[in-house]
Amino acid sequence: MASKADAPRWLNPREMKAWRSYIIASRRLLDALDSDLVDHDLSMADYEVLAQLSDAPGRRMRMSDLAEQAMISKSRLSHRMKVMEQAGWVRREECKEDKRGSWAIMTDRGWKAIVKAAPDHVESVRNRFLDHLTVKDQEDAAKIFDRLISELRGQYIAESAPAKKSGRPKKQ
Amino acid sequence: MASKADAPRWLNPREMKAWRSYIIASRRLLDALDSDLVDHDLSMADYEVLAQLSDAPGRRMRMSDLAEQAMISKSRLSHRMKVMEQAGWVRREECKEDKRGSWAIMTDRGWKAIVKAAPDHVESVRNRFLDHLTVKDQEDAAKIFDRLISELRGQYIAESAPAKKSGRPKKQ
DNA sequence: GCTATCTAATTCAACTTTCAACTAATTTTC
DNA sequence: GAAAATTAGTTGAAAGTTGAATTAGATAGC
Repeated sequence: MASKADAPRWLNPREMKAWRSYIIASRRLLDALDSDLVDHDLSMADYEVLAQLSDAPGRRMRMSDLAEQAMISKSRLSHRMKVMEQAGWVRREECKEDKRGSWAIMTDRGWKAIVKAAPDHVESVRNRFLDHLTVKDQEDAAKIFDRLISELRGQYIAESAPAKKSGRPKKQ
Repeated sequence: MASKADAPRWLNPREMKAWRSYIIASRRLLDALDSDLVDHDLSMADYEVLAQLSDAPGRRMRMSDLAEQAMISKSRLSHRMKVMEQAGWVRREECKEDKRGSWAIMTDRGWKAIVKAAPDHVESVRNRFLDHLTVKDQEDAAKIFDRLISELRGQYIAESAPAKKSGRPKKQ
């Protein structure tokens, strides 16, 4: 690993191209997907929360687990839950096993909302992403990104994130 | 294209895997990169703004161009510029050719800030992304994401985005 | 040349997210 | 078994972002 003292290894043209293409495509893709969800009064993050809940047994999850699965901070989840509660999509219930905790529970209305949004969202994922990848591209992409995930695992936790959890040396 | 009336084409396991791996890796990757920049008092978005400026002739750009290149809305750029101006990294100057416009100009201090941050950021892009891709992966990724970019081009514009710019039919 | 339309940029208000502080319950340690 | 440390979740204030409205200058049409 290059430390502060070493000459920085700048990106060669191939590396630069890969990185820029990825970052530009991702930005546009995520913007587009968000924009496709506006009709359903959802952001990608809210969709993710509801999708996770709808998949869980009893359509209920503990707040912390839900935050982790949806890849948002607990604080953010609390705030979003308040909004979604007002929309009537979810409700909260105290947890008997652990009195500190609480359950996030999807209501029937929430279920209806996600069932209504899902086909459009899936279609949008196809239109804007999957349809432009061959079968082999899809398999390659899964492999590459799984590798990234396992490398990134634990390095960063969304939770009110301390500046740095990486192994890289801290400066200053 | 499947319309509302058709049965939704759900994702098969391969498609689902590709999509989920991509979305999870991307979320974590972007979080990690942001977190790596905290030491430099920068977010990815701010870094992008400064990087674009530092590349421009005379280290100056028109606000609209800068917003477009940095892939953020003009409104957001205005707000960030105010902050970065206070940090002494940029300044604004009225545009003589077009009196509606203004120049965003990188100051020496801004230049120093980006020069200081860049090696760490590049290192971070390597550690968390490029190093986990083979040369072929990098070439494949560039191809795939370029394809996505050209498909997404124009479909969505960051600028105070209307709910939908896609060709897909509007519902309700 | 004058009106209508368009564009550049900023501002305002509403909303969202973050960060740190907090409460309360649980686990650990000795 | 009591103090200390950890964990679950929420809150409030500050900071960030959005989208619509606004201001002012540029262009186009006639």
